[in-house]
Order: sequence, then C-alpha cells, then structure tokens
Amino acid sequence: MGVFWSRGYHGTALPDLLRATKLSRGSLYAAFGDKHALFLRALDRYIADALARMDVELGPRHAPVDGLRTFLAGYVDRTSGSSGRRGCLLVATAMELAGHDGDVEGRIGGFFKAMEAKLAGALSRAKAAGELAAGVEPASAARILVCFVEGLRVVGKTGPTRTTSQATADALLDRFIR
Amino acid sequence: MGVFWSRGYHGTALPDLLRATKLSRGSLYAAFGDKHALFLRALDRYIADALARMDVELGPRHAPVDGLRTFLAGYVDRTSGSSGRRGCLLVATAMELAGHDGDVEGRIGGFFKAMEAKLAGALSRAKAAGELAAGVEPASAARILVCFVEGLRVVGKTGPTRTTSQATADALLDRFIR
DNA sequence: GCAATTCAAGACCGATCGGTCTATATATAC
DNA sequence: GTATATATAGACCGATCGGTCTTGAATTGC
Repeated sequence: MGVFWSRGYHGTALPDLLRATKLSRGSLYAAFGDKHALFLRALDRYIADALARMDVELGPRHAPVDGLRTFLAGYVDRTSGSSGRRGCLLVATAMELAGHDGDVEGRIGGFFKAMEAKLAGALSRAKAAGELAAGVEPASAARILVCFVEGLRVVGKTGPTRTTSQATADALLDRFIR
Repeated sequence: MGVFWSRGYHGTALPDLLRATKLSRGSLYAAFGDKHALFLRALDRYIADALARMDVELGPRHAPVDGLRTFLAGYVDRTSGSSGRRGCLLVATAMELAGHDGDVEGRIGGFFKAMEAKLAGALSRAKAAGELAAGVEPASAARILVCFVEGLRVVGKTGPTRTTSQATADALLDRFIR
C-alpha cells in the first residue's frame, strides 16, 4: 500500500487509505480489521517484495559481483531524484514505530538479518571465486552494505542526482572487489 | 528537546511537550509560537550540536585518521543497544517530514551537505598525509561515510550490540586507510 | 418480479488533536 | 497593604482522529 510510504503510519489518515484502496470505510474494516493490521499487511508485502527481489539479484543464477552491482544499482535507482523523495516504507517505519511496536520491531529486525544473510552469501561466493579484494570479510562487508543502502534511503529523501548516488555506490563496491 | 526523538513529529502530542518542558500550555505558546516552530527549534539545535561535535572530532587539532575513528566510534556508541533504540531526530524527521515540509527539507539537506564537506576535509588531509589507501577519493569516500553512518542509525533501531557495530565501522574504515 | 444479500456512502461516536482563553494564584512594586 | 504584572492550571474550541453503525442502492438467485 503505497500511501503509507511517504506519509508514515501516524501521518496516514483513514480518508487517505479509503482513497487509495477505493474501498468504503465498512469494507476496509471488514477486510483488514483495523488500521494497524492493514499496516502490518502492507509492511509484510513490502518486505516480501524486497527479499524476493534480492533473491533474484543475488541468487546463484548470476555471477556474485554482477549481482551485487545490480543490487546496488536498484537501490541507486530507488533513492535518487523523485523516487528517492518518495522514501522507503521500511526505513520510515523503523524510525517511527520500532521500539514502540513489537510487531513492527520484529519484522524490521528480521528483514535486516535476512538482507545481511543474502549479501553475505553473495560475498562468500565472490570470495570463493577470488573476486574479492584482500582482507575483505563477507560477514562484515555484508553489514557495511546493509548500513550503506539504508543510509542511501535516508539521504535519498533530499533527492540527490542519480549520477552522484551511482558514483558513490560504485566507489564503495570498488573497495570490496579485486 | 528529547521528546521528539523517538516519537517523531506527528507522534509527539502537546501533553508530551508540556511534561517535557515543564511549561504550561499558555507559556509554551507564548515562548515558541506553535508546535511546528518549536519542532524547528529542536531540529536546529540537534543539527548545530551534531555539526559542532564533528568540528571537534574532525578538526585540525586531531590527526585526520584518528578523527575519523572517534567520529565513527561516536556513531557506534549512539546507535547500539538502548541508545540505538532511542533513534535519531534527524533521520526520523527526514523520513517523516522531508518532502512534505520545505522548512525541514532544507535543514536536512543542508546538514548532509555540511557533514559530507567536513568528512571530505578530513579525508583530504588524510590523503595529503599519505594515509589513505590507493584509489580512495576523499569526495566519494565522504559520501559513502555519510550513507554509512545514517544507515547505522536505521539499523540501530533494532538495538544491535556495540561490538558488532564497532567491528562493522572498523571494517569500513580499514577499506579506506593504508 | 421479488426476496435476500452485498456493499458503498456517510452519519455518527468518543477520544484526542493543536491552539486559545479565562480564572486563579503568585510575585513584584511601591 | 494594595495595585500591578506574571505565569499557572485547566476549561474550552473546532477539527480530526480511528472505528462503528445505519441507510439505501445495486446485485444476485430464482
């Protein structure tokens, strides 16, 4: 549900949801229960989409370094210009609700762990293929990348140009690969 | 004003502010005008504090690499455990309000630019001293670090341990220095 | 053609929002 | 001691919040 994206949980009012879902008030409550449950559904879908995309990009069907490159390119695309201004449901939710809402906190933490694991897997395969620079550990490099891409989403809120974001991502990846 | 930190702008209600400021409703409005103006004051102070701290850490009184190390150590400290869960007023505000609130967006963008400039300065000094690894450009490395530390704030919301965060920051810095 | 069902539109509810205003208490001036 | 200024506590305002319920129109099965 895209309406939660840029406005956040508290910032999204029922009329916004009704307009976005084209449902009546009664139907929405019959279908989802309440606002919080609807939000969790949206968050779950957002997370599932993101993880599925990573499975494709970082999966065994692609060379690991190529996968990392397209993974980063996707983040660059989503965090520059107007796409970047739109924001990220997951990061906005993490900052707004994690720590007050156990349902949310578990999902956010799980997502970061899953993302880190997928990145570590791709990096391990890259290392095994001898494509990593000397001294690069897959586990810590994966954590660095998680922080980096989530940070991209934050600074993306100010709408940087795609070229600078892409150059930044390239510069980081260059520090990891041989 | 610490009450905006973890609850955000929309999530902070007037009674919260009254309790935090120990002011009466009338006095608060006489002193600050309205909630939005008070919030901007809090945000300005938060930004000024952060920039001042960076001036100390990354200033010419310290060796540039040492400065970068203490800068990162400060972020590790503020983003792990319960301090991490507390969150960051700036990142939360960026995700919640930038894009809908021009006053906020300008301040956020300015902060990121200023932070990047200070980091680039320290990195340039490090490069001049021959302490940077081959192929590291101060400008892009500065942008990488901005994204990394803001990403740390995001994943810090799930309360990671200090040791892993510190190891991650060390691993990143190791990719930059000789 | 008619009864039964479904669903959208929106009235309605108590609670709470940000913001204003009044009444009261306290401190100060002299 | 009295008049004045200050600041507090909290009543009060319209608007809006999330959530429920009624009404009426459209659809379905037969």
